[in-house]
Amino acid sequence: MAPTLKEIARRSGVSIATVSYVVNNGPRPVLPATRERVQRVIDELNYRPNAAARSLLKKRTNTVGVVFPYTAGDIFDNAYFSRVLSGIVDLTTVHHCSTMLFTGMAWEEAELNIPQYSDGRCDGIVLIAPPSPCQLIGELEARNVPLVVIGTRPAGDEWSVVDVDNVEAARIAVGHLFDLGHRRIGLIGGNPRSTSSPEREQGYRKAFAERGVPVDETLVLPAASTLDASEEAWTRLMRRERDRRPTAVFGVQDAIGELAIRVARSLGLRVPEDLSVIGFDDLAFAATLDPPLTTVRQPLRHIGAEATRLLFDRIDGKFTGHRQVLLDFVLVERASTSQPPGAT
Amino acid sequence: MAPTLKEIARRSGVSIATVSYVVNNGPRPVLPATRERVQRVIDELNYRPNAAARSLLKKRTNTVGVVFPYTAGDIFDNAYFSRVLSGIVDLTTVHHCSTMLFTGMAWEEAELNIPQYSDGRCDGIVLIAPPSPCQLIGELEARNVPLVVIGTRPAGDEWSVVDVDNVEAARIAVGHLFDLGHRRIGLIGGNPRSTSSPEREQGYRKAFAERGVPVDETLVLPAASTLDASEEAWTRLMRRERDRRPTAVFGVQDAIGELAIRVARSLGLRVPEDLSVIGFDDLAFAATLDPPLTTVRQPLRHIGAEATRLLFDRIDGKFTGHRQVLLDFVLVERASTSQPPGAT
DNA sequence: ATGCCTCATCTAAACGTTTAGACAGAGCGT
DNA sequence: ACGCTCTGTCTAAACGTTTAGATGAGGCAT
Repeated sequence: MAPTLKEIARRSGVSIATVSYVVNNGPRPVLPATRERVQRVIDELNYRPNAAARSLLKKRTNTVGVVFPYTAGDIFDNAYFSRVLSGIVDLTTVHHCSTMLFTGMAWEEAELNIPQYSDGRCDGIVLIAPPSPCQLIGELEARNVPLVVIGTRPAGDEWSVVDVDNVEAARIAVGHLFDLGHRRIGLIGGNPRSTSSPEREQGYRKAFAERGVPVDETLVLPAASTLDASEEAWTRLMRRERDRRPTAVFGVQDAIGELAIRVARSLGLRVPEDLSVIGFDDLAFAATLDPPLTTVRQPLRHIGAEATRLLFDRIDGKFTGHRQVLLDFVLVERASTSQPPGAT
Repeated sequence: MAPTLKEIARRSGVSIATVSYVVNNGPRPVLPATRERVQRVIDELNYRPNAAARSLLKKRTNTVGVVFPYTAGDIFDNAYFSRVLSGIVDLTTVHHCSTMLFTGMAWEEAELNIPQYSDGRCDGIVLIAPPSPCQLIGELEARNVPLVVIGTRPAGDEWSVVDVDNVEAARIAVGHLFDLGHRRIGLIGGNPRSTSSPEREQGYRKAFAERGVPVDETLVLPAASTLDASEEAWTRLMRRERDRRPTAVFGVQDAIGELAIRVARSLGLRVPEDLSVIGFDDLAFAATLDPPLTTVRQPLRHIGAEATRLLFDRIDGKFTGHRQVLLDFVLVERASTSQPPGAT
């Protein structure tokens, strides 16, 4: 159906090689007269070189794969994914490449689909926030598929990663609560399979340590498997009498900050007068909460773009092995934090 | 690097054809003993058939392209796109296909990139809400690329489309305002390059016509190129004295409904007591506006899924020519609408 | 005229699959 | 013993490109 090189060659009375030279502007010179004659036929038949044939030969597809499994609901309700993807698309477009989406399944299923990722359909893969440990990473690395991971850092140097420094960001966030005068600062963990949650807890502890204040372990709620479980545990904590309950809380994700606000409200407490709340990520909804949530802004779009840049460098052989890139975060102060109750 | 059929064949002492039969479970039988011997080598070397070579031969890539150009900012801030895409991904995943994203550029640029869409990289294309007229559609149809358009209906039968019945939906929405007792009902148009905006205006007029009420043309604001322009025009209208200004308004998109609420507020008017507002789309933010916006819900995710189903049918040759699918909408009543002021 | 270089073009192999057709051996009825 | 059908496997062509090497025609210095 679609015209091929051969057809163009036949119609313009040259060999397919010459047509190829015209199409690609090289690598050999073509006589202007010939070029024009061939080009006319190309235009006439609306010829486009076939992508599959090309990549078969060049071993390059000009396609970047993005893997972000999810279990249920609208993927793109997940603002984290959306913004990161946005950054990825920006950069692939700049490189005249396309973006291939592998999503719409759970991680377990994604791991079964490894063939898809490593059958030469893509030149490389960006993996968004995989759980840790993640079999998929190992398999891709083993098959030597160029890979950059976002948001999940290895213990050592097992893969390339782009992320913010979660420990440091959490340290700053909790430090900010200290600076406001808080001492009974709680922590609510997030997804137990992510690496960022424990990293943020580590930053929380660091903030205490550098001030010589011991952590009150009863105020630290570990990562729970569901938000509901966290909500229940936190509610119990907030039911303590006034001088024993936390005056501030660090939720390791914005959704957890929102949860803390909701709990406070349901107990008749005011935010920030009775409880200061700080979140993490600065997704779009954080600014529209009531009160607007103080949070750590991750440059998500930039993270996506940077991961893609790294991936292209890896694909182009500009480096081998692994690289780790940590991007800057910003503490965004909004109305959900203030001095603790009873401060002058 | 990666092992090939040939390598597997060599190592297991059979021909590449036999290996192929093993890999694909057919189309010819293989002796169990042979099969097992070959399979062992395959597993050992972690062999995966090369996608490019396969699609070169089969003329099938198992990939669906999604085109949604945008001009600036985060694409995925666009909730419309996000939800539709979500539906598309759902269905391609079910079909064991992947989704290729063509976005991150403006329409003008997208039209220049036609090669990308029609060089056999994808088996078909879903085009999301293109402007009308749209050169890209013509080119793709001319090159016989399977195509389904979302949200932009042709005058006749020039392309396949999935959408809601905008005329009918608008008629119901405006009819609802009539039923509440409103008569001075304004309309604010949307993007002038979309087909849905004029369709919704048509439904607005139909609601008037079937009640024998003439449309007050001074209350109809045509589609403007910027939201600011609409805002200004609408503000002028709302500055009229009480018994001449509209008591209700139909904004052809949620963002326009939001605008109407904002204008009312800035003029010291209450919604819905002084002005009822109705929007269109029911994007996520509509429910969280103050007051929550009454609007027409489009089943966006379903639209995406349905378009993809149609595309697969077209690709599989289950039909030729074009099809039009109109999906059901729902009028979602929230707090932004009520009886007009002065009603008993 | 000869040899040599350059330039434009052509020929043909290669990329990694799928699959139609050829082929050989086994089983079976006569 | 012969021919026939099956069955399992092999050979080789084809898909549509890119590109290294061969070829041949001029131009130029000798």
